[in-house]
Amino acid sequence: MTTDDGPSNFLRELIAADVAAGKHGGRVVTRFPPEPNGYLHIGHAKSICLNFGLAREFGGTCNLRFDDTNPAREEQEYVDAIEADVRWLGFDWGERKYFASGYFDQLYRWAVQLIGKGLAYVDDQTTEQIREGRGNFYRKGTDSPNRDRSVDENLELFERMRAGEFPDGARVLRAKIDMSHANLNMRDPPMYRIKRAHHHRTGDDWCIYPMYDYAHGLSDALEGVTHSICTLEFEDHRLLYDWFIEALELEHRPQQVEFAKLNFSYIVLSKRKLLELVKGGYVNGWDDPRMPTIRGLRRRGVTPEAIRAVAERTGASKRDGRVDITLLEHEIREHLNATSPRAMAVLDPLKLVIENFDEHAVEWFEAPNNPEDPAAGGRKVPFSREIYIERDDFREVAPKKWYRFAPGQEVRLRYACFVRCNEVIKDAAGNVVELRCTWDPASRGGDSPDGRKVRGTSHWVSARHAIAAEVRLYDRLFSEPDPEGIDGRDWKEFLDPRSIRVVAGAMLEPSLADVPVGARFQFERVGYFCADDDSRPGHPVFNRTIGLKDSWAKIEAKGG
RNA sequence: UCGGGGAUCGUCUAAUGGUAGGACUGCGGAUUCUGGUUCCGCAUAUCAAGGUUCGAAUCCUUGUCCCCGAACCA
Repeated sequence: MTTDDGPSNFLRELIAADVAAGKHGGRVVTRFPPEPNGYLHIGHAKSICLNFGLAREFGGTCNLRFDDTNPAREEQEYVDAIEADVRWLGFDWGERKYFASGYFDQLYRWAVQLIGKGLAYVDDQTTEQIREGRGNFYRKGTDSPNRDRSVDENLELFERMRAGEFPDGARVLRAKIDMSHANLNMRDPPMYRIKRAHHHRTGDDWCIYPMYDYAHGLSDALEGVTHSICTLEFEDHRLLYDWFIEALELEHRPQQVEFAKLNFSYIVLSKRKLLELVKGGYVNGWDDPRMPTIRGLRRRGVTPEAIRAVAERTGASKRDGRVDITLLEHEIREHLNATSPRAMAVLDPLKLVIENFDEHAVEWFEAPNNPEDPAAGGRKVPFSREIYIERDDFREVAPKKWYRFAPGQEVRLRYACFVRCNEVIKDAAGNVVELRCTWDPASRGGDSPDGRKVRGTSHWVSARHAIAAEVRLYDRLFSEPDPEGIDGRDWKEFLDPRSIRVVAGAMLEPSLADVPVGARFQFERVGYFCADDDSRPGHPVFNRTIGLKDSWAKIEAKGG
């Protein structure tokens, strides 16, 4: 089955079947449940697209719920950043912003209820003793000596835990399930721990906090979530997820469904490694344009449309894999090609003097803003006797199939005219410093009335009108597709120093002088660029989002 | 030695007993005032071995390989 929303996948089919069967009254409610302890990255984007996308597709709703049950690592700053990132991606949770911490009272009452049913108990053992008692994959666990405490004693102890009568870590509330269960999550998992830490929302109201396994499913139930979509590593937890809901005899039963998280070649996504990149100074912060964070991608110039397209194209399944980064790159180009205004910018300027062009004259040539989009209009670009062209567009000795500048070869200056290179000027060291050319005034506008063809077209900037700019050329952060998977080598060894190259003296056409931060352009024949936060009036800084495909580079690389 | 998942082109993903399809990548070619875009074409896959069936990626059996799990993290 294929729809406008993309190809079929097991989540879509499962939800469609539930809706068709009238489960939950045919309603669909999902949620995106980040822990506010870090910045969102492209892996989260996948989950966001899935949860919000599926809800929208089935006429349901998606909640934004912060899973803030561990005050030691969560902060308001992250809540704000996450909200901004989800919005930027194009999703809206309406009034449905929730916090697990908003359910602390209810969760506490339910815990008391479970104690009353003999399904939870307070354990005085140390962390080490509990770990020891849990056993391991091959050895069954053993019951805690506190396992058979009376309901009354448990009630009293739990109340005193809440009241702050015991030091941190002294006791935990445990679900009473089965210490010999093959699934370790079922061996009397902790529900509450004592932890005196200031919570970003509840302040110092609590000194006990619920664990993920206890809080998550019940929060889902409270919100009427129908499909609780999470990643594969929680498959083992589903049994526990269901157990709490069952034990409390809750009427609404959300269903946990797991999918394989999104990962890419040439990228690392683990929170720990991302943090290491930032803390270790390997990148310039969480919003470094080489980071796979939403903020990094945004600063790089990537569009939310491209990210959503990747999420859609990669579907959903239970096989863990690694998507080829070229798919992301393709979607970025795809969207930017359709939407970016064009401009001319010379990254590595080589002066070109048109000897038969009046020294004081200026011609203004009309250039379309986007050949892909006539509605984008056009602009005038100034042309004068001295211009800059890309140094790499000139070869003193033309290789085979070389259409660009070379002695005696005629080339088109885009939207301007034909010029022919007559002479190459070098400095004492033999470096080419200037090209002397003549133009054909009849080719004004870019075509010759006699119909003669030129194969090469180059971009250019009038020297007198050029704006100097800094351009940051970003590339893949790693030199290896799987930096984490190379035998016996640290992933940081594959950080690619060429992932950023700063060009100080780029020359831009004057229309680019004062462009708002975040504005995206295609620099013709070069790539897609985005005005960086560091731009100053009259002195823009541009980030390269992604280069244009370069088939000449391929020909040349093949030894042509 | 345990439990839970998963194996389809190089990569991601469809096909739910009836022609193994799509996308990205790669390689050709056409068009082009971006060696871009667009268009056309080519190449490449069912983990293995048995079995059931007129017919198997799909069902059965036996293997093999990969991922996750032993926080008072989420």
